[in-house]
Amino acid sequence: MTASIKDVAKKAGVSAGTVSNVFSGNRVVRADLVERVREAARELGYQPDRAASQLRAGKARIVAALVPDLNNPFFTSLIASIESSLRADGMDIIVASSNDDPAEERTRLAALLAWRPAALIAIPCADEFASRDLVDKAGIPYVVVDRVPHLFEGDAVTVDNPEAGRMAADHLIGLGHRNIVVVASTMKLRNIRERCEGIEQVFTDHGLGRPTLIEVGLDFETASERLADFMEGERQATAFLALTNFATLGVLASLHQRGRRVPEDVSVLGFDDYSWMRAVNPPLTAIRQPVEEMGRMAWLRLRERIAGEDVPFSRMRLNCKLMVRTSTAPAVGSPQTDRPSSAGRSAPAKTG
Amino acid sequence: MTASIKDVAKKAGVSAGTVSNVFSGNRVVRADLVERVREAARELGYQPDRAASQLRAGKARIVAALVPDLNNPFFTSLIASIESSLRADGMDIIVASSNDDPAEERTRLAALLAWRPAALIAIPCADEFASRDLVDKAGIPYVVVDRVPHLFEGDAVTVDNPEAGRMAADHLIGLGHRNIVVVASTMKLRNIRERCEGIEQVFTDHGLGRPTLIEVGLDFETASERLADFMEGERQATAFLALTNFATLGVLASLHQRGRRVPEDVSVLGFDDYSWMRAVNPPLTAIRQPVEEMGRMAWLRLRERIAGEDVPFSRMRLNCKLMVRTSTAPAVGSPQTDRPSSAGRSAPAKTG
DNA sequence: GTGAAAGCGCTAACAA
DNA sequence: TTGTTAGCGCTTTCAC
Repeated sequence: MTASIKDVAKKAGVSAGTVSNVFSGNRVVRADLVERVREAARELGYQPDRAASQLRAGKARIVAALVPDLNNPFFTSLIASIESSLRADGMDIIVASSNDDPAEERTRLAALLAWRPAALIAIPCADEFASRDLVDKAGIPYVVVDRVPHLFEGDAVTVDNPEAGRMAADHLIGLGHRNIVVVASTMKLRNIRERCEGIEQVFTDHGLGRPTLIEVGLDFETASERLADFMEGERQATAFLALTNFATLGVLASLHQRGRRVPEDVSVLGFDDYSWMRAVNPPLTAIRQPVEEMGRMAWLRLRERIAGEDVPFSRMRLNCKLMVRTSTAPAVGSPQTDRPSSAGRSAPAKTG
Repeated sequence: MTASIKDVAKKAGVSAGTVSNVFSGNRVVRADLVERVREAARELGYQPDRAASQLRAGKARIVAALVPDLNNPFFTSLIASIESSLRADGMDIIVASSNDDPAEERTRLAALLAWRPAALIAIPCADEFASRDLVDKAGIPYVVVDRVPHLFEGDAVTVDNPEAGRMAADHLIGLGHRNIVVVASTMKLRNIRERCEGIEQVFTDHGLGRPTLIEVGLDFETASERLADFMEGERQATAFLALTNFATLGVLASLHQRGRRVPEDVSVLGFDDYSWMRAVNPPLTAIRQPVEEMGRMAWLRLRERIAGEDVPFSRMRLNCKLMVRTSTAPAVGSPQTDRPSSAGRSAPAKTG
C-alpha cells in the first residue's frame, strides 16, 4: 500500500542508501540523482517511515508530553506552545493525560516511553512525581513544567510563584482590603504553596494576620460546590484571591449565586489569563502566567540536552504579570491608600 | 541504556520469541516461563519498543489527530475525549495543529502520516480538506470531525448544525426579538453555513426577513475588533446570536466596551458551553455541543475500520442542547410571546 | 509449547 | 559520490 525506500530506489535506478541520503541530507548526492529520486518519490507518494528510521538511527524524532488534564486550558496552551516550537526542529509530539491520578500517571508515562521519545515534558500530578524513576531508567532528557517536585534535581520551568502571590496580595491590600480569602486548588502542590507564601509575606509586612485560606480542588465543579458551602457562613470578606483558573471560575459562580456584586460588594482577583476574563463583565483583574514562553523555554532546554550539551540543571523562573482590570476596587468602608504597596515592591500593572 | 527483548530473553533463559509472546499474548506460554520472563523484565525495567513492534508486525498502535488550533478549547476538549477513549484500546495519540492554514495542514499531516498511524482524526481547516489525498494515499481509515467537506464520501462526526441554528433562533424569536445579529466566524466553513441556514429557516417560518449577519474571523482578537467596528453604527439590535465560542467572547467584550448591558439592553446567545459561561454574570444562554460524545463516536467508528469491518460510510449527526440561562431575556418594548416557538418545533431547554 | 531464523523499513559502516 | 551489507528491536513463520 505505502511505498518503501526500496520501491523508490528501484524506480529511480539507485540504491536504497542513496534514497536515504537524499531525504536525510546526511551525505551529499549528485544533483541529477537527487532529482530522479525526488521524482520517483513524488510519483509513489513516498515519505520515509519515521518509526523505522528512528529504530535504525537510534535518533528519535518524537517528544512526549504528559499533563494532568487535557480539559484545562492552561495545560493545553502549554502543549500548543510546545508543539509549535517542536515542529521547527522536525519533531512531533505525543501526548497523554494522567487525569491527576498518580497511578494513571505511571501507566501513561510508561506508554509514552515505549515510543522511545527523544525527550519528555512533564507536568506531574503530585509534588513527588513518583513516576520519575521510569524516566530516569529510560535515560532521556526531561523537563518538569509548572509543578516542580520537592528537592528536584533536574531541569524545570516555572513561574515565580512567590512573587506572583506578592503581586496579587500587594494589589488587594493596596486597595484597602483586609479581609481577603485566598482560594487555593490544593496545598498539596508546591506552586500553590509558594503562591500562598508570597501572599502571607505581604500580609506580615503589613502587620496583618494570615489570610483565610480554603482549598477547593482541581476542577470547576468541586470548586463551585466547596465555595458555595464556604460562602454560606461568610460575611466579612471584601476580596477573593483565586490561585488557579478553575478556582477563579468557582469564586465567580458562587458569588453570583449568592447575589454578591463584583466589584461593588467584593473584589475578585484571578489566576491565569484567558480571553473570557477580558470579555466578561466586569473584566477580571488577574495574574497572567507566560504560558507561551514557558513552552518555548522548556523546549529550548530539551533541545540542548538532546544535542548532548552538558549544562548544569536549572530551574527557570519566569515572571507573571498583574493585569489590572475592573473586578478589583477599593475596599468598601476603607479609604483607599493611593499606592498599591507600602512595602517598597512595585507591582508591574498594565491594563489588558 | 534501555533493555531490549534479547536482554530479557537471556536473563530469563528463554528465546526472544517467547518473551515476545509473553508480552503480546499472541501465543500461550507455559506459566513458569511467563513468571520468569516477567521477573526478568521487571528487573531490567523492560518495556517493548512500540516503534519496532509496529514496524515488524505492521500493526500500528498510534493514532494521529490534526486540529486547526490547540488554543481553542473546543478542539482540545475533543482531543481529551479521544485520548481517553483510545487508551482503553492500548493506543496512543500524536497531535498536530494546522493553525488554520491549508499549507501548514498539508505539512503537518504529512508529518503525522510518516509515523504510519493506525488511523487519523481530522478537523480540516477548510471545507475542501485539500490534503485529503495524502490520507487516501496512506490508505488508513480516518474520520472528519466538526467540519465536514462538501460532497464528502467518508466517515464524519458532526453536530446537527441546522437544528442547532433553529434552536437558537427559536429561543430568541420566542422572546420577542426581531432585530437579531448573527455573528459567524466565517461563512467559508460548512458547519457555520448550516447553522445560518437553520436560523434563516426559522426567520422565514415567522415571516421575518433574513437577519443581519457578520463574519468576525477565527480568533478572539479579530472577533473583538470587527465587532467593535460593527457596533459603532449599530443601534437597533436587541439580540446577538454568536456561532462559535470566540465569536461569543467577542460579542461580550464589545458590548461591555460600549456600555450595553446584558440582558437588559441586549440579549446574548452563545455557542459551545464552557465553565466560564456558567460562572460569569450573567450566566450565558448557549448551545452546548456534545464534545465528549463526538470524540467517543469518532473513535468508535475508527475502531471498526481498523478491525477491517466493511460498514458503509456514515455521517453521525449528534444533537446540541440549548442551555437557557440569563443572558437572554424578552426583547425590550416587545411583549413576550409565551412560547419560544410558534412553528411547532420545540427547543429542548434546560438550565445548567 | 519453544527456539532458530528471517525480515519489517530504514541508516551507517565499509568498500569500491 | 555510490552500492553493498549488516542490523536496530521486534514478530512471525517454520521446524521440532
